[in-house]
Order: sequence, then C-alpha cells, then structure tokens
Amino acid sequence: MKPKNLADFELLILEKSEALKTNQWVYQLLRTNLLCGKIEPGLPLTIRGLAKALNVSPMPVREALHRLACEGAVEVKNNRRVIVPQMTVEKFHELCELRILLETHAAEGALPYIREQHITKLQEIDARIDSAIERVDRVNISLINQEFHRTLYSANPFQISIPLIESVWLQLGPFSQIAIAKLEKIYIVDRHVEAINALKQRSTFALRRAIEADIRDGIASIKSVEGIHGYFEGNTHAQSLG
Amino acid sequence: MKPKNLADFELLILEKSEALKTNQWVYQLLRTNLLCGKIEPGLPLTIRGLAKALNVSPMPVREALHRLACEGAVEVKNNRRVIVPQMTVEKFHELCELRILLETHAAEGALPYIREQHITKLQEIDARIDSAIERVDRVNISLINQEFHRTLYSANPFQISIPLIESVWLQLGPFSQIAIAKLEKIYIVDRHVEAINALKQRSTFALRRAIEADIRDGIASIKSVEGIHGYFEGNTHAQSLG
DNA sequence: ATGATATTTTTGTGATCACATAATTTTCGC
DNA sequence: GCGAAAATTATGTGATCACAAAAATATCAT
Repeated sequence: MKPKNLADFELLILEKSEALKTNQWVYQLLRTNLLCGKIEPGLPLTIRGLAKALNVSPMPVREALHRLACEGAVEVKNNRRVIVPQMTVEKFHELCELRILLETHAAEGALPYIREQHITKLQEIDARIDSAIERVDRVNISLINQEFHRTLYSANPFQISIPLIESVWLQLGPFSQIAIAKLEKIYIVDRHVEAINALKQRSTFALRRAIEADIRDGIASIKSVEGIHGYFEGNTHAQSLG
Repeated sequence: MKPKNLADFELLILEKSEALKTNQWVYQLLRTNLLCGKIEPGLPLTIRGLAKALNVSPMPVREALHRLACEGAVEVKNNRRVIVPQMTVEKFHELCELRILLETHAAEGALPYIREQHITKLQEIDARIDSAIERVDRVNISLINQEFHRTLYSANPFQISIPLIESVWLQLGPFSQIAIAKLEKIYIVDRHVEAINALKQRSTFALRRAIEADIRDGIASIKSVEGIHGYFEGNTHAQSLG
C-alpha cells in the first residue's frame, strides 16, 4: 500500500546534538531522508505536516524546504505544493552527464593540492565503503561514497564547484536509492583504487578516467535493475535509457 | 566615502506588480542589485535593515537572503552575518572555467532542439544588446546578455543546468559589474553572431567555440580594467590573473 | 447516482513577538 | 588616556497568529 500522507512515512531521525540549530537539524534530516529515497516522489510535503512529525515549529521546516527547493531536491509546483520531483529518462541522462562534467573537472582541479595525508584519508574512506558493501548497507554505501568524492575535490582550497555537485547528487540521489534498493547483490569495481593510484602518479588523465568510470559504473548498476523503467515518470516500460 | 550601513546604499527599486508575491519581489530586487554590483562586498546585510529600506516585514527578506545564500550570491559568516563575498583571483579564475564548462555543455545540449523561431528570438535579443552597448547602459548589457545565453540553453526542453549556470553568474556578476563600471569604452566582438551562425549550420564545434570565445572576451575585458587588482581581496596589485 | 456548487479544512505567506547571542557602546579602574 | 569589563543595542532564530488561496469534503439539483 502506498503511503497517503506524511504520517505514513518512516523518516530516519538523526539525533539532534546540542550545538546544532533546529533549522540545520531539520535541513540535514530531510536531506538525508531524500537522499535515501525515503520519501515517495509526487507526494506533497507540507510544512505543518513535517513540523508535527518532527515535533518542531513550522518555521525551521519552512526554511529547510525552501533551501531544498533551491538546491533542486524538491520541487515547488504552481499550486505551491512541494513534492519530490519525478525522474524522467532525459533528466536522468542529463544529470549523469553533469556529474561527469563537474566531477572530472573538480578532480583535476584538486590534483595539484593532493598530499600524502589526503591519500591516507581517501584510503580510509574507501575501506569504510568496502565495509558498507559487505554489510549490504545501501544507504551508507551511497553516503560514504559521496564523502569520498567530496574529500577528493575539497583538497583544492579554492574549490567552488562542490555546491553545484551536491545539487546534482541531491537530484539524482532519491531515484538512485529507490532503484538500487532492488538490487540483490551489489557489485562494485573499485574505481576508487584506480583514482587513488592516479593521484599517486599525479596523472590528470588517469584521474579523470577513474572518476568518469566510477560514475558510469554507478549508472550502469542502476540501469541493470530489473523493471527500472517503471520508476520513470510516464514510462512503465520500453523507453530506452539512452 | 564608503557607505557604512544599508541606508547609504541607493538600491535599484523594481516596482512591485500586483501578481508578484512579496517574497519574490524582494528576492528579485536583491538579486538584481547584487548583479549590478550596487552592494559593497564585505558590508553586512541585515534582515531588519533591508526590511526597513524596502518597507516590508522582515519575513520575506529573511527568505530572500537565505535563498541568495544558497545560490552563493551572498555569504553567511560564522557570526551569522550576511555579506557579499569578496572576490579572489583564484575564485574568479575558477568561476570563469565553470562558466565555460557548463555553458558549452548546455549550448551543445540545446543545439538539436534549435528551430527557426529560436534563431529569430536570439537575433532580436542580440540587437537589443547592441542597442544597450550604444547607450553604454552597462547594467542592461549584462542583463540582456544573460537573457541571450538563457534563451539559447532553454531551447533544450530537458535542460537542467540553467540553475547551476545562474548560480555561477550570481557569484561572478557583482564583481564583473564593479570592474566594468571602470571601462571607458565598451568594445565587444559580437560572438553572438558567430554562435547564431553555428546554430544555423548545426555545428556543435563552432557553437562551443563561439560560446567559449564569448565568455573569454568578457573575462578579457574585465582583466583589461586599469587597476583591477585592487578589487581582489588582499591583492592591491601585482598578483597575476592567471 | 452523478456532476456542479457551496462549505469546510488545510496550507503557504506575511506579520509580530520572545529569546539567546553577537556587536556596540559605555563605564570604570589604573 | 587607555584598555578591560559591563551594560546596552542590534540581530538571527523560533514560535504563534491572521489571512488569502487552494484542496478536500459536503450539499444539492437533476
């Protein structure tokens, strides 16, 4: 049975640490839930409904929803209803291309600033991904994978494309999670090792190739999901994924 | 004499049409003023100050500032003060590279959808740019130029990179305007004609080249401004623009 | 029964207030 | 005079209320 209103969702609740302001807590909570695909696309998210569910005043929810709309994570319709946008084949394709475009660029820009400590950190993160894969912990595979990419690109102290990249992740994330949840076995060629080797060799070309391959692998695994077409808006089957 | 508080700024006031909601009016007003470089970088923008200046309640201003922060147009400091970010040489360089990366991609994606009507529209916009150049109307040169690019990229009905591109414009805009205001004579090689010709020939290569050249021309004209180095944070002179 | 209309409820927006915290000014010791 | 500390002011955040518009529900004519 499909959930009909917010009360039927089981939101992941992150505990609210003392220092964290309410608005940020709500924002990160909603963001995480969106990235995990916990919220059904098309279903309206209401300020008061979420406020009640999270036991906060409507104000921080209002702020968080506006920010998420600005980042493309949710869509404000003409009737001012807020929903998780449906995915279309074309949008999916374009978002993937944007990921490759922006992230290969960001990786290249980070390369000159990579030091030994960055490589150590990346290897540590990669180990945590392997661990998450072993536990078949789909949510953390995705979250830690993002941490890997973010850490790499952040090596560049003059980095400014990360917000753009995160916006693309947010638009792609909910759909990916829904699709991947269907995967029985998760098999990932470890492109991260290739990327780390490219960093050690300081090879721009190898680095770009590793990042692009990593992204394309993810896309391929999504495309491999049985019955994936049903998740695209208005395409229950038969349309090519391009 | 530098303005010390908001009251000393002369904000461009757009008239508020009946249909426009207050929050959107405030957002667009602030956005336009930022793009025109009307607001001194580094000076704190306060919710109550702007609300009083615009004669609205603090609420819509609060919303607009949050959105602009999300788009990178303003920066929220640790002390929760909101300012127009300073430009640095490295940031400027990176923003320009991002423009080229995203916009050549967007142009290429639009090409297959270009019809005669699009070309007509683009020519009309280009004529308005020429007119603005003749009038030495710097603000409109910039605004109409953006309209040209937006119109081109929007031909692709599955376009999703425009919000990302607009975010880059917003981060680049204030600085560009401040710099360009110093230019005695505005001379622009009309790369738009080259772009339109590329569209007619349906040449991806020529189109990408025209868009990149258009962007690089703009950068070059900014770099040509006498004493431009003084506008970069902490670099009164001598640092290369790369 | 059914489709149009009227009523009720829900929702987003804007306004105002309380409160904690950051910035500013004043006070005070020396 | 001058710097540290205290008092004051300004500011962002969160909460609550009023209001108009939209959605959902109820009513009614046929």
